[in-house]
Amino acid sequence: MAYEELEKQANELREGYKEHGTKPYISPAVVRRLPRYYRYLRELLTQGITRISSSELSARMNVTASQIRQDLNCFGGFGQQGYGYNVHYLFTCISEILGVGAGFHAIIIGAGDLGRALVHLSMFEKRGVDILGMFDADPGMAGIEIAGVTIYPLHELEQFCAQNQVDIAVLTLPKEDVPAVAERLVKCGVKGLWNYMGVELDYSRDDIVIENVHLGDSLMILNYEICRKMQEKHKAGQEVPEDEE
Amino acid sequence: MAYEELEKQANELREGYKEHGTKPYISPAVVRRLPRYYRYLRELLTQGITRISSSELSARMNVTASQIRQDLNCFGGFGQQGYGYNVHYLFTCISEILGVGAGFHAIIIGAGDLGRALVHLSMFEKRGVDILGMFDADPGMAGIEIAGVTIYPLHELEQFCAQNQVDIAVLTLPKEDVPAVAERLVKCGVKGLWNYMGVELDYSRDDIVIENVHLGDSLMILNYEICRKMQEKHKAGQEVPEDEE
DNA sequence: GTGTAAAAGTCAATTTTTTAACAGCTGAAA
DNA sequence: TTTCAGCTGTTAAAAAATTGACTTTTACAC
Repeated sequence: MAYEELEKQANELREGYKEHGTKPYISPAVVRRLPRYYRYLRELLTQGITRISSSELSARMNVTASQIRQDLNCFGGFGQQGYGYNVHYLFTCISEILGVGAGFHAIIIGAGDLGRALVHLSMFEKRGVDILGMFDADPGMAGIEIAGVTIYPLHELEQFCAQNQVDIAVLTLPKEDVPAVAERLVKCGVKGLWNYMGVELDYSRDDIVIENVHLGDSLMILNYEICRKMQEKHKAGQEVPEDEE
Repeated sequence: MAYEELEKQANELREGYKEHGTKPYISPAVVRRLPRYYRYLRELLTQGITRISSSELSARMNVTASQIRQDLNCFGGFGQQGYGYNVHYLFTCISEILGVGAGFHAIIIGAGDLGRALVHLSMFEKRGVDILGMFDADPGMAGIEIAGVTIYPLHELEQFCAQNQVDIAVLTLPKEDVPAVAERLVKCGVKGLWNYMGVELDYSRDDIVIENVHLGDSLMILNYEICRKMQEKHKAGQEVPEDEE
């Protein structure tokens, strides 16, 4: 059927990208949206939906169909005119773009509540990231297992990294210790830091990728939006209905 | 001195806004950046820096000075030509815009690791949000105190909200329970939901403000960036230095 | 006082992002 | 087999965001 042909074609295209190393440029705006597509497609799959049009997806995701078509077209023909998008195929492609299949290994630094919470959320496994262990400065915690993940003492970090391929480190340790540990991690050859501690780690470094999670920022935006809505309502309530001039 | 005059003037301006309800429109791009300004200004304050120019701030924040001036100018003259910005004053203004002084009250639904982690992070108090309590479906947890916050059984939610002004609810309870609880919260008159559970709550509702925190999305973007950097390096390594034609 | 360097404010140009329109496929029904 | 409705890919237009250049104001040194 035509769909299989499409798949083959697209695979060739992707192979081509790899060969020439000319992965198409993806604008930041699109990159930021990709995880959301990923989530929705996964949801569609669990619902057993195998095919979807941009307009239906747009209704579900509350964005314009035009944007979806534009976004997905960055990579080249995932869809098929007159048919729509094959959910499974699209999901696979986006997964690959996002590196779900890369099989990265992660460690969590800091076995406090936050670290523990992150282990429990099925976040990592869902995204193909394997957690190798947790580390904590408190040696008393060493040996404890949380959700199947063992806690190691922090001083064993270098040794551990030498024996295991560690790609990502999740930073949930006290703020003041972050910079020093980050430095150690870079030396160990860790490729990315996922930083929860609000410390603004130096961008612009060439040897490490940093993703800062600023939960507080999110709270402030919620705050702001609530204020705004309250004002709107207040204003609307005050407003005199001006039917006549 | 001229600065005091500026402050007075700006205060009048803000009063004016309030009176006429014509708070200036702030573009989404700027709103997203405001919490970051907030953080940097707070940091400057703790360092005892009382005055800063757009160019110096731009160097610290790694953005263009032009953007800073443009952003801050949305609200009208926070700075002073030839002088720069008064850190304390600017911080106060941005705090107010973000609703730090609004004195919102919050509750946390779900006393699992995540809920506990959030209580411990000094996030709320730093932003002027007061946590009144935590709720958990497990009645066995009722009465326990975490960081000075008491856990209540979930069935007391309505009663509690009737007796206390609750503005914000933080959702850290199991995914499947989120929609039902959200509905109850809206009925209780809660104004904003801070949702951690990846469930995509219906936007576009008029009766509630929703801020979704998608930690998984952040992880995927980290993943993606690592992949990209690896590819770049790989490519750079392969590249033949073409000095001669 | 006065001149000057420094800085915000402002406007215009540029770039990026989003939206709209439409041409051309495709699958399915008649 | 042919037609047609539905859908993507594509292009162009519009809107939004960012950057750069210029104007005006101010503090400060002399």
